[in-house]
Amino acid sequence: MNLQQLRFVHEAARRNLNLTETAKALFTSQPGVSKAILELEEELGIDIFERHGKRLRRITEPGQSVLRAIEIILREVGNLRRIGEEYAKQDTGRLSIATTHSQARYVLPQPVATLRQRFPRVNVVLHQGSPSQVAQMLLDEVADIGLATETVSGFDALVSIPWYEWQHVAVMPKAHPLAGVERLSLDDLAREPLVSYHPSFTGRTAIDRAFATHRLEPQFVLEAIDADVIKTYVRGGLGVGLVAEVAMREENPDGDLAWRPVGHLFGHNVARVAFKRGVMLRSYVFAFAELLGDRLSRPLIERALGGQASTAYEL
Amino acid sequence: MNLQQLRFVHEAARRNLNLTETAKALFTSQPGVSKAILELEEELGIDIFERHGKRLRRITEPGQSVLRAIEIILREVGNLRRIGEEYAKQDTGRLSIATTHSQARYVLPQPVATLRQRFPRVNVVLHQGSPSQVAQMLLDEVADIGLATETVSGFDALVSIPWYEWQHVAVMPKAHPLAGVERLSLDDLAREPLVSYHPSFTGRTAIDRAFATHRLEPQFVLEAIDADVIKTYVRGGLGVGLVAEVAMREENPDGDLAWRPVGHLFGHNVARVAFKRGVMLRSYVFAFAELLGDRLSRPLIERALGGQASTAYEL
DNA sequence: TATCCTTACGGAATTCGTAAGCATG
DNA sequence: CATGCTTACGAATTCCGTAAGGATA
Repeated sequence: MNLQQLRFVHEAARRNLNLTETAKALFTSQPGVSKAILELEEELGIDIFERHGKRLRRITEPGQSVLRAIEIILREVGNLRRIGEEYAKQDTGRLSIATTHSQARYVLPQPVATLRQRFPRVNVVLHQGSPSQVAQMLLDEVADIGLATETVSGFDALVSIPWYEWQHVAVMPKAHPLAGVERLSLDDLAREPLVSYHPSFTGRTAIDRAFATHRLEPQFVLEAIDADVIKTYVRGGLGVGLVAEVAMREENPDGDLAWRPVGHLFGHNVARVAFKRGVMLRSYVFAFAELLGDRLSRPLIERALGGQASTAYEL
Repeated sequence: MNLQQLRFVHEAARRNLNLTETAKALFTSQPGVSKAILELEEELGIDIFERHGKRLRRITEPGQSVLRAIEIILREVGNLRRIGEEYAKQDTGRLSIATTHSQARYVLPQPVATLRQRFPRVNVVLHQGSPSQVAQMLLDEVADIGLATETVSGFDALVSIPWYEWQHVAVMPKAHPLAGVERLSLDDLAREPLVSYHPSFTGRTAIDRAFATHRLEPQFVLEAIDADVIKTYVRGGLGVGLVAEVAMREENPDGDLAWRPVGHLFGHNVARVAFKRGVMLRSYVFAFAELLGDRLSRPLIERALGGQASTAYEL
């Protein structure tokens, strides 16, 4: 048994059992991958993959267990590398953040700038995506830290910690009739053409739920994945926008857009910070989390991550 | 990086940083071990061991972290092997039990016999030792299951589950004056020469504590690690024996020994079944646990072992 | 001086790539 | 017939053992 065999099996499982792709992804030859996997199966005495003729069809039952163990092993191999870097190249490295547009565009600039000042030798990589892509990037260990409002809870392998609470705001041109209404109602909004996030995104679920509960069928004339795009179309008169409040905070009050909070209609959302269980975090990841909010202290995160049941069950 | 390097580091840490011994234990050459470790350190960019001239003096701080990761990796490599055997050689294998004399001699014969009937191809290995040796055998993954009254709780890496409650009994020749006393007192016993377990053993702690609390200083004329030895000396008139009640259950009532329960003096003890966290258990280990007591069902054990904190921390 | 780690070096074993074979959809 | 896994084989690399060197207690 060797680590290479484990990497091959792991990658093959992630790549729909296609060994050709697996070989490419790991920069090696396809026959090498095939042989290595066969040898591991031989050594363990079981089939990890069920074969149909010369194709891999699916993962066997023992294969499932094998994959779980391999996942842990490779995670810890990654941790060994991280340990090396943490001590050998203190305050040098890469902070990989998976996040949605709202955070990347409106919330992160400040803390990222501060982090860069404190850790000039740490490069920051922003990965933007939908909440479920954020979760996937954490699971794949592509990102160290994930920031999003949905989906980051709901995976056993992930731990998520509440970060801040936010509500939606309705945005419209200052000349719009609704711009003068202090407290908007669901009916007000349902009558307007709406511009908001794509359903896979930040809090859109909450919006749909609210309308559905009141049996209203609003017309979404445009769905986008980011608030800048939405605001642009609102300016163009396409309709009333529904965006996260952070997207308006920096907006010039003398500008051309008016906005009203609508948390009373769609409820309040909780943005969360997420990590993958078992993956070692470099010290600057903790530092960055603290920059996101005082509450996100290192001990809190370690407690959340290190969850283990009590040692002894009592009678 | 390869698994061999990790094995060497792991073993070296367990063998007082002596690479010569490490090499012997792993059936390889000493220079090979040395080189492999140096190469791993080189690759990770850190020193795992602090060297003084040409000797390893101690484990560095990053080395501590490295060892934790290695421990997990090697544990899972062991699990991979176990998975292979579980599926390839169903109901064939080895059940390794670490236990104290009392259990091995008086409690286990029945369940072990039943297990052998149900799993004729599973060989049973009994490792006898003190409670702390039992714990160590679990930690070293020499034993799959540990049975003892003390010390098996108190290690983070171990999970222990209550098995049965027991009390001590005082044993004496039938002709002994105390044989007629229905309810013995601490004073009664403190006046007699006593024969009992060695301090490292089964429940002896409770005995010492009880006497100490009442400021009594009993005379232990003989300390042994097993009840058979103790009973033999009691027969020989050396003194009154204090043993676990299981040791007397099978004693012929028409024999030469009388005994009285003394739980009211020394309290009640709890024998526990213990496992090492993260180590996969073959199906027959669960079967054996159920033979030890109905309460020790597979789901209960899995719940105890699989302890993970909740995924999300709430505000 | 005995123990014990590191360096040096050569043979053995393993790994890994290319080329060819063959099954599936 | 295009895709994709397995087998075959040879070159390159890695592994691992013995022998020698040097430091500590």
